[in-house]
Amino acid sequence: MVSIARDLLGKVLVTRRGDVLTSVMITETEAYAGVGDKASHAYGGRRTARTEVMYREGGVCYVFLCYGIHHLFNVTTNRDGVPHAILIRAGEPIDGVETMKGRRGKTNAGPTLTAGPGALSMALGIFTADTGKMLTVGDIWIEDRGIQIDREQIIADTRVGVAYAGDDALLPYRFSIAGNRYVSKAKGLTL
DNA sequence: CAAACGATTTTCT
DNA sequence: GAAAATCGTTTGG
Repeated sequence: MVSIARDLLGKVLVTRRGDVLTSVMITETEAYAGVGDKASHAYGGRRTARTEVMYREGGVCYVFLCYGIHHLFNVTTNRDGVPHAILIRAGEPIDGVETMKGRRGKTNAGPTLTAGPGALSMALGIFTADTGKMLTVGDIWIEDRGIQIDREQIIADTRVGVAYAGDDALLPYRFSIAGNRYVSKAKGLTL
C-alpha cells in the first residue's frame, strides 16, 4: 500500500547499537509497489536471493547495497508473498546526534547528516547485515511519538534515481514533509 | 566463470 | 556542473 509511505512521515526510526541509541524523525519516503512497479527490484515477480526479503510480511527490514558504497534501508509493508516495500530516504536527527556525526565522519551537524538514503543508513549504523530483521524484535524499530503531519504538509512527488523505470518513474510515490530541511535533494548536495 | 550495472554521495574542475 | 568511487547482485557465455 502506497498510503503507508505517507503514514511513515513523522514517525521515528530508532536503532540501537550496543548501548547507543540513535533516532531520526522520518521526513521522506518512497514506495516500491510490488510486481507491477518497474522501479522495484521485485518487478515482474522476480525473486532472487537478494529480493527474497521483499516478499516477506510487513515489518521486515530490507537493506541492500547500491553503487557498492551505500546501504539503503527499506521496510516491507504487505502480506507474506507480496513484495511491497518503502524506502526511507531521509530523516531529521533526534537522538544520538553526536554518534551520527561520528559515523558520518563529520564534525558539524546539518542536513547532509541524514538527508539521503545512503547517508541516513550510515548515520543510524544500518548495514546489509540488518536485512531480514523484524522491526518488532530487533535493535531497529519505528516508534510513533505522536507527531502529526498535516495533509497539506505532505508533498507527493516522483521518485528519485529511477529514470530507467520508464513510465513508472513518473508515479507520485515519493513523499516528503514540506519545509523540512532534512529532505534529500538527490542532486548535488554539497556543504 | 566473467562482465555489467545500480532506489547514491562525494569530490574535483 | 560533471565524473569518480566501489562491490554485491544479476545476467550472459
